[in-house]
Amino acid sequence: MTERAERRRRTERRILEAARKLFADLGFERTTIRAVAKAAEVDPALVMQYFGSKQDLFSAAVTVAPAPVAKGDADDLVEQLIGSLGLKMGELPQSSLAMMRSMLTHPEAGASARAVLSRQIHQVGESIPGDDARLRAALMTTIMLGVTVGHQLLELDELREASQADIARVLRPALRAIAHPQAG
Amino acid sequence: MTERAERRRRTERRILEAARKLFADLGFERTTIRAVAKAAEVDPALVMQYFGSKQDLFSAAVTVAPAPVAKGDADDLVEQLIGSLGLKMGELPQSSLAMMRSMLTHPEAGASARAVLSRQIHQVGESIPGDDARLRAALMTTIMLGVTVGHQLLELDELREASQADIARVLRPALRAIAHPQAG
DNA sequence: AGGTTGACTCAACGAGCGTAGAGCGAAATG
DNA sequence: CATTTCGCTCTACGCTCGTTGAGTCAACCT
Repeated sequence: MTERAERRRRTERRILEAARKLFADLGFERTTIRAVAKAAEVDPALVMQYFGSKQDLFSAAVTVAPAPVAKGDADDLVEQLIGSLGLKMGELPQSSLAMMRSMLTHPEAGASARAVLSRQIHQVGESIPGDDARLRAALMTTIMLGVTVGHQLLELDELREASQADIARVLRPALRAIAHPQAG
Repeated sequence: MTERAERRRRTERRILEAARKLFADLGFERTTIRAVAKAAEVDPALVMQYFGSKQDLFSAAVTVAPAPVAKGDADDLVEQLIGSLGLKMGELPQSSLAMMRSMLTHPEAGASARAVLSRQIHQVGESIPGDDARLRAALMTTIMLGVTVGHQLLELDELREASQADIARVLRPALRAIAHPQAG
């Protein structure tokens, strides 16, 4: 690779990282192209030149966490969901936080969030028994959403204080109660 | 009351209702004073004159749902939480939705949401046994948050399709599993 | 009836935003 | 070495926003 191409890639990556951090921290509206450019030590016009528009930059910076659900029984599924809380690595990728941060106020981020959640609901629904598996899957997914929002975005002290193991221990029976349709 | 004062109150109320709807639908950033004024059939300057600033209008339009937790045992608490989903009346008040819509992207709304949630966590924590009541209360509260966000703000089809009774039926055992510390 | 209050509008300012086009200077190419 | 390419910056346009101060007219007071 030529020096120019390499330099360009580095600059592009720097812009993307700055964009991800700002989008994740502030959301789409409060993040300005100028602030991204400043954080990446670059001229605002360059950001436009590389990514086309602010919206395109957002789309490039934000990636959806595929949240693959491997096959297994209902209890395996619960463990996967708990593991996907991202508490293990200390943090979810900035790109996912960026999408979540804006999902309530930016239309495209909202649509993206709905798509990701719907897919996860569908996958979870196929892994649990019962004729209302779809509703159960939706509730399990939104439960994970709520815990993630409270922990990562609202940064509630009561959750931040707790260890991953403690959260998993308390959450596990709740998710299992939903995953297993009660007898009767 | 004089005709002037009555007229003023009506106008002020019209502005507040328009503001609540727009804040609830679009969030703080995407809601403009001009749009609020137009919806209230009023000049934008009047909105400023009555409420001081956009931020003050937001503060006036958004009220926090006190979510009072009456005394009772853990199972009563679970029923209260489920009831507070606001699915019964068909919808939560616009003022609460407005705060939730902006809580991830607007600093003041975020602080407000944290305050409300912390208070609810504290109240819930006092109604359930166990030495980790605080964590359990936090998770019960964030679970309700997640379901509300998914249902009311993201408007997930999988939840919209379900009846309040179905959601309550599936959610109840999960909340009870957290409310009752498992033996051992 | 005349003067005062106050609800409300009009017009405009200043700031910050996303965005566009011309230009520069170093790397690539022959 | 001459020329082209291209990563990058500079400057500025046009727009929308929150916000302001002067002005208007009907309701109120005496």
